[in-house]
Amino acid sequence: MEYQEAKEKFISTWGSLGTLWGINKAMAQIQSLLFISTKALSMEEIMEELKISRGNTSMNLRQLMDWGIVTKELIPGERKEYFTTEKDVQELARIVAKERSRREIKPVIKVLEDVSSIKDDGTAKTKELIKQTKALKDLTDDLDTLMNKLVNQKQNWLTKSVFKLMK
Amino acid sequence: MEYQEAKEKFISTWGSLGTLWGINKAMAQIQSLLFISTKALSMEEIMEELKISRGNTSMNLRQLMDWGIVTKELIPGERKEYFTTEKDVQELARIVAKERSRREIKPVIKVLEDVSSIKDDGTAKTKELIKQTKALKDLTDDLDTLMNKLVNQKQNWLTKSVFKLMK
DNA sequence: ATAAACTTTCAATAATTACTGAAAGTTTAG
DNA sequence: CTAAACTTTCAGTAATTATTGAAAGTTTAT
Repeated sequence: MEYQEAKEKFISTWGSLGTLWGINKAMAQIQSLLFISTKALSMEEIMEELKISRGNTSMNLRQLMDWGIVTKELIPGERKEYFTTEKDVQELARIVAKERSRREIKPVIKVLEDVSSIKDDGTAKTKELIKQTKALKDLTDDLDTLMNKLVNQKQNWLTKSVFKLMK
Repeated sequence: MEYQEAKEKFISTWGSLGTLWGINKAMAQIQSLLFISTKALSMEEIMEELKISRGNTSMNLRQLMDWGIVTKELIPGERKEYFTTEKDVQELARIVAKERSRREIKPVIKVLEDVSSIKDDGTAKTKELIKQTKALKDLTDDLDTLMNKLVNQKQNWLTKSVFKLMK
């Protein structure tokens, strides 16, 4: 496999995996491209490489910046804006985990709390609803906490004691 | 909040969260409904409760059964088929984690392996591609392993030592 | 102030994904 | 074997989501 083929394979695979970490295809592809680039890229260059429109590029770059994954880099003497992504995978994982927790998991926990705290009217179906949503709330809470803790360990968290403990 | 409202809120919230754990809305809603039901439900009952068509119900029940989350329950003397879901949240999490690992994460790891093992031709861009995809591969591998290990602890894994260690 | 260089916005459109419903298929009772 | 009771399939359609491209907006150089 040559460079070009490998590059395309990486961008398309990582792009289609976008859903798994909660972002859309174009967004994931732009990030992938920047992730393996040796220098900051302009909007033109991104459009050209990924064959997507100016509008699409602009909108998705903006979203990536909202997530805190991509940053603008101003090159002295250049009028154009250049973009780079966070290059450290652990830091990237930290950002993604934090954002997903905030945007998706926390709101769900709130709903589960509300639902599981309705008045117990003594009927079996109410009891079941309370019991099951409570269990789900506890699990979601625990997973969210664990995820945030794991990912907040700045250095080598996965290879450290927690991970080794479980081998 | 009364039972009916709480129930609807739970089903719609958990349903829209479907993407987060990698299944579609109808699938998630059917599972939610079964999850808080005190008894096995027939296709009719599911269609009626969720206001979805027979075809949709059938297709999504099948998918839930493929995932191993829902099972058919034959009630003696009844012609209809009845459905129940796994009621234990930990077991549910175990199934979901295992399936997503198999369906999505493992194939990605394979691609990352292929891409990161292309021949180093000495150019900076090839070196960068190799370095970055390797890092991503290692991270994905570690997360996948961790997830599977966590989730394979049948009893109370989250509240046990690993979790406490990190508080 | 003005014009060139560049970015953003957003209505229109395309692509994708989900859903319906009726026909075909299957199973069971008699 | 036949009919009733039930489930599955799938072509057509609807709903949702992503993308385009051109007009409007912004910034900078002169």
